[in-house]
Amino acid sequence: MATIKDVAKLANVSTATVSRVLNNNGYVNKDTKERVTRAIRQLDYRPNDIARSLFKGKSKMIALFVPDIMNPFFPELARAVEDITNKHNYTFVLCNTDDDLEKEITYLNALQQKSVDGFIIVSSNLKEDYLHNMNAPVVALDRIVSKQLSSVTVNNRESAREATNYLKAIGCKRIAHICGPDYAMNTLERLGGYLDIVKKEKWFLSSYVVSGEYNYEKTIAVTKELLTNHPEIDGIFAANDKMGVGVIKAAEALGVKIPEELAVVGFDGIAMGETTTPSLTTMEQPIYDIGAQAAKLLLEHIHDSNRSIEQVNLKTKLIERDSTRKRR
Amino acid sequence: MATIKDVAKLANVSTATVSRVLNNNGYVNKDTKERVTRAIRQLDYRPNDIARSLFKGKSKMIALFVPDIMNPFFPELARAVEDITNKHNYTFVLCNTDDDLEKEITYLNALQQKSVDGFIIVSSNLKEDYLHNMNAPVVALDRIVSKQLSSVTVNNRESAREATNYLKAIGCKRIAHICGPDYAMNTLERLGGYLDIVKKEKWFLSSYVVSGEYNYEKTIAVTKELLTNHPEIDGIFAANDKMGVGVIKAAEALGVKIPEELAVVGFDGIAMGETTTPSLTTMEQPIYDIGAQAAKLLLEHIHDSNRSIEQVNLKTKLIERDSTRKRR
DNA sequence: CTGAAAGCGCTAACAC
DNA sequence: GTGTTAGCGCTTTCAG
Repeated sequence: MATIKDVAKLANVSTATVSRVLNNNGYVNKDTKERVTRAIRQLDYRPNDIARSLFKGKSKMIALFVPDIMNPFFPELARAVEDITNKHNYTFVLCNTDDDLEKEITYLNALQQKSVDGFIIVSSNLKEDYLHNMNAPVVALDRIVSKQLSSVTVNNRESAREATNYLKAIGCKRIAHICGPDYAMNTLERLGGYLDIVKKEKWFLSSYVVSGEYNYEKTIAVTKELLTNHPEIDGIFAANDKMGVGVIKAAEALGVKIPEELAVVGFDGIAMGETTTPSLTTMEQPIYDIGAQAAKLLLEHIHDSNRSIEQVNLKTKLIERDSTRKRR
Repeated sequence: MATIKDVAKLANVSTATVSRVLNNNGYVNKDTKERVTRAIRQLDYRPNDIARSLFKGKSKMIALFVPDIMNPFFPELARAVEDITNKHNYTFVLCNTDDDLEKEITYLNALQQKSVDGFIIVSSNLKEDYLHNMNAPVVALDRIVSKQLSSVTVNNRESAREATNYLKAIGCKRIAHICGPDYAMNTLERLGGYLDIVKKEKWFLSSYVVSGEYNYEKTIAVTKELLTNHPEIDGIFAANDKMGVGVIKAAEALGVKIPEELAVVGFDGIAMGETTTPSLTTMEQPIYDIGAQAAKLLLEHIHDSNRSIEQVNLKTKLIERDSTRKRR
C-alpha cells in the first residue's frame, strides 16, 4: 500500500501539498495539483483512514445497538440506518445486545475506544446515567425515555388506543390484550393505551391481560389458556406482530375461527403478518423511517455538537387485513 | 480522555512501562506494575484503539457483505458472525450490497482504507479477479465458487435432489420447480439437482421450471400462471422459502388444496415457513452454523496467513411440515 | 503557493 | 527492569 510519502516523492512535492490536494483545501498551484493527482493515480494511492482518524479523533463510524437482529423488527431498522450512514460515508457497526446491560456497557466501552462517532440505541436497560458522560452523541429508539437524549419513537399509547377502539368499532364485545415483557417501555405504553379504552367497561377483567413476553411459543401457550378460560373473548390486541401471529396459531389449534369468532390486531407491521392465513391486521410502524430519521438526527449531532435535543414522534398506521376485515 | 502519557506521569514511569503492563508483555517489577495499575484505574484510562491500529496496521474489525439484511435468510447469518466476531474482540461491520457490483467494490475499497482485517462475502458478482489482490483475507458464502478462496456452503445440488425425490416418494406425479434469478450460483445448483431427478421422466416438460426470482410477489404471479396452465402439477419444489410461501399463497388464491392437491417444499428453513397455514416443508440450511464456521475460518486466516484454503460443505436437513405431511 | 516540523496515542526495538 | 526514541500515516500550524 502506497503512502502519502510515496506520492509526495513521486510528485516531487511535500506531503503537506499532497494532503492539500487530497482534502481540497488550502491553495495549491494548478500544475502541481495536476502532478500530484497523476502520482496518486499512478500509485493507486488511497489515504489510510486509521491515520486520519488518529489525527482527527473521529472514526467516521456509527453503531446501532439492537437486542437481536433475528427479531424481525430490526432488519428493516438496520437497513435504514445503514443506508443513511453509508450515504454519508460512515461505516456501520451492528451490535446485538440481547437486552443485556453488561453486554451493552462492554460494547459502549469497546466502541468508544475505537472512537466511534455516535450511537443509535434500542435498549431497555441503558438509562441516562450510563449515557450521560459519553463523548459521542446518542440517539435513543423505541424504548428509552429521557429529556437529555434525542430520540425517535412512535406514539405507542395512542396507537394502542386506536387499535383497541378499532376492535370495538368492528363489533368486538370482550377484548383481551397480550402484552410484552414488563421491562420494556414500549410494551407498557401499549398496555396503557389498551387500558385507557377498556378499564371502564363493565366487562373488563384484569385476567384479560396476559404476557406473551414478545415470544412466539410463549404467546401460543398463554393464548390457548386465555381462550379456554375465557371463551367469551372475541377480540385480541397483541402488543407486537410476532405475538399476533402466535394468537392466530393458537386460535387455529383451538378451532376458533378468525375473524368470525375472534378478531386479532397486532403491532409493528413486519412482513410475517402478511403471510399468515388469515393475514394479520396490524398497527404498522414506519420502521424504515424511524431508522432513517434516527440516523439523520445522529449525524446532525455528530456534525454540530450544539444541535438541540429533539424528540421525534412518528405516526403508526392501521393496516386492515383478514384477521379482522371480513368481520366488517 | 486520559492518554498513556497521563498514566505514565501519574505513576512516575515511562509510557513504555505503561504499555508493558497494558499488554502484559516484557518484564515489569511487581511494585511498579501495581503503581501503574492504580494510575490506570484512577484516571479511568482506556487505550485508544485507533492509535493501536495505526501502529499495528490492523483494526480488529471484520465485515460481512450481504445483499440485503431485510431478506430473512441473512439476519441469522449476521447474528452468527457477530457472535463469533464479538467473542474474539473484533468489531462487526455490516454492509448491504443489493447484489450490486459497484456498491460492493466501493465497500471493499472503503473498508480496506479502514484496515478492516477480513471479509465474509455473500455475492453473485464478486469474482476472483476483484478478490485476488486484496490484503485482507476473504471467506465466501453461499454463492461464490473459487478454488482460491475459503468458503462455507451447503450442497445445493444434492439437497435439491433430495427434496425432489421426497416429493416423488410421497406420491407426486408431476413436479414443478420455482427457481431463483439466473445470476445466483446457488439457485442454478438447485435447479440442477431438480433436473437430475426429473429430466428423464416421460412427463417432464421444460415449462415446469419457472423463475420466481427470489421474489415473493413475482412468485405468486408465476405460480398462479403455472398452476392454471398445468393443473396436473401436484408437487412444487421452490428454490427458497420466500418463494415457497408465495406458492402456498398462490395455491390458496386458486383454491388448490395443500397438501392434498399440491405438495410444496421450500429451501432455507427461515422462520416464516413455520407460521404459514399450512406450514412449509423445507430443506433447512444450518444458517447459524454457516455464519459461525465462516467467521471462525476467517479469524484463522487473519491470525495465520498461511492457513490453507478450505471449502467447508455443510448438510441440509429435510423438515417435514404440513405442506406435505398430511399426504403421507 | 509550498515545505518543515510537530503531533495525534501507542508500541517495540534498543540501550542502560 | 525501565527509559529513550523512532516511527505507524496523516493533517495542520507556522514560516517563508
